[in-house]
Amino acid sequence: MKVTLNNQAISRLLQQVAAALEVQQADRFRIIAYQRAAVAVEHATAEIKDWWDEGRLTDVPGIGKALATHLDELFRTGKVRHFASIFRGLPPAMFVFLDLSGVGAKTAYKLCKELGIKRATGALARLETAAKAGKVRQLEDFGEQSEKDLLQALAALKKPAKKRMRLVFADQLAQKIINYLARNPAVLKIDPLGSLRRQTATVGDIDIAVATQKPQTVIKNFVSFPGTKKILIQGSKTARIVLATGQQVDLKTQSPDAYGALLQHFTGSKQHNIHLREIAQKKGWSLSEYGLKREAGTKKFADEKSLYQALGMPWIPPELREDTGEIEASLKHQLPKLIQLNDIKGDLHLHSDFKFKTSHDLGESPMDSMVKKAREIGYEYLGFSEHNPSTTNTQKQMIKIIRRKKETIDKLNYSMNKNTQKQIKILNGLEIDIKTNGQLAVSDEALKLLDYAIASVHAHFQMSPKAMTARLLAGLNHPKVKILGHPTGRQIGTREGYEADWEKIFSFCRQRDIWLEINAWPERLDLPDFLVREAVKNGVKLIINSDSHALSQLDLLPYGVAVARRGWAQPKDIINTLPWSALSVRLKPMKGGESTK
DNA sequence: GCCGTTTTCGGCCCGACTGTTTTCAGTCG
Repeated sequence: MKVTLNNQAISRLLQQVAAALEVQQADRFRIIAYQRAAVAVEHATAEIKDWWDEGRLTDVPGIGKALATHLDELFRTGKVRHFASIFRGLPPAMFVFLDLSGVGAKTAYKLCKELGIKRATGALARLETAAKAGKVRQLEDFGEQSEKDLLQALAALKKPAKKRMRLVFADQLAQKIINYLARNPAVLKIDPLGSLRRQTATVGDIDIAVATQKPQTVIKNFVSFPGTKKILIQGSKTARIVLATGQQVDLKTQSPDAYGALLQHFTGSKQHNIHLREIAQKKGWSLSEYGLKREAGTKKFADEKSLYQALGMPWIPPELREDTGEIEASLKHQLPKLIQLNDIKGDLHLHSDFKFKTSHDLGESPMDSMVKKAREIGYEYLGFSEHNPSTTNTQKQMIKIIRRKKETIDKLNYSMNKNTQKQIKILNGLEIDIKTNGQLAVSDEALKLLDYAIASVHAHFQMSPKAMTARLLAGLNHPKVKILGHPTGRQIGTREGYEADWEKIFSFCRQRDIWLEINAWPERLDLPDFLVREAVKNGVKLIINSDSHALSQLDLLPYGVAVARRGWAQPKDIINTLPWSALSVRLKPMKGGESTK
């Protein structure tokens, strides 16, 4: 059987080996090694097969000499003899059962053995029949409750997996709950936790931490949050509710003197925490959500900073806590000084309601209102980059439209700046489709009227990576094009980004001083964080834009900043941290492909 | 099986919860 060897498939295979070893009561740490490798592969930012192509499998943390040899065999022949010998004698059905919540390797094996289920095909249906007939409760170590749990897990598996929330949605929901709780005087400190605090593009559940001396007061307040549909847990220190809209919200309380350890622990990530605990252990301590434990007792921490300091390193920003080198960097005092929202000096991707027959959606708000808002934010410049006119317009009509827009913006530059000290530069941009053949949807003559252009892909995403790379590079090959808009085209939850040879694109952009956009639009957040990090490593400049189609959307920029931070970006990597005086130089078309750096 | 600012050998993360138990194994985050 031909199986695609993507990371998910490889991770699953390694998990299965770990489960098989567990049943065989192999060395505990050998099992953990396979589990860790499985997680590492699952979380890898590129396809492991590509790493293998480049002969650097052992660069993946958790993959050593032995596993590299096995994976090499897997990629060459499609199977691994060593794994096959580990699987020998075990019922294939047990690996199906691992997907059931509450069922691990031992339980899965026991169920297969006792119920006589061997084949993977139809295994779940057979298990369900047995459980419904009351046969599971009769098995040793099982009871009525575990049979019931099993049936529930079987039912849950049939339902589609719970969807993760987009970051913006989760953030705004959490803010509502935080504002509600913060009114309670018993709440001394309050913070979001987990992937929300780490600002990942999607968030599962919302977790909130509270420092308080009166946990009961806070918990009582929490479970009566308006919109609560069900209280799942109401304990002495924690609580869990489900909202009418379906989201699950956890609350964790801690006394102020130990709040730092709680915050750190539940912010994760899991891999980051494991790594920290290993470091604590080498120093003779044991790290947990309560603090650092020694024989003498537990040392508490009121804040995270002092906890990280006790472990011998400066505080690490939550966005970096994925165990992808941030702990090593912190130990060496080499953490990047991450970009912050107030470093941003302007926004070059705005869609106004300027009337014309456009190729895609128009904005909703008038230009002058957006300029006013930009000035309130404190921007030094902003650029209107509506979609290019529809190609059903004649070339003549197109040029007329763009000339009319240029004149409008010229007037606006005058009227908005005439009676004020605080000047704001308004730019005439355009977001232009890159057609499948790599051509821009606007003529050269029209391009001359612009201050700059954003080139983007808005249709025909299904292309081979090679063809897509050629398309993008051709689209960027014009002196007026300064930005590649939402570079991967992904739409979170609905559309994977297209694949392309990013190294080639990085190198082109670096040479030609073209900037990759970090689009802050909630469904996009594109470039994704892991590609931001690659771009930064490659010396490519980025620009964080809101892609606003309405006035209020200028406020979405912080989510783009979050993506940049997750990608280890510093102010120097982000072009719109430059003041207007410097940016204006960079916007001038380059001659002969030379770099201005 | 992995890994190295005390190690190429000898270590390897922590605690909560649950069910079926009379002290713990398995699972999970």
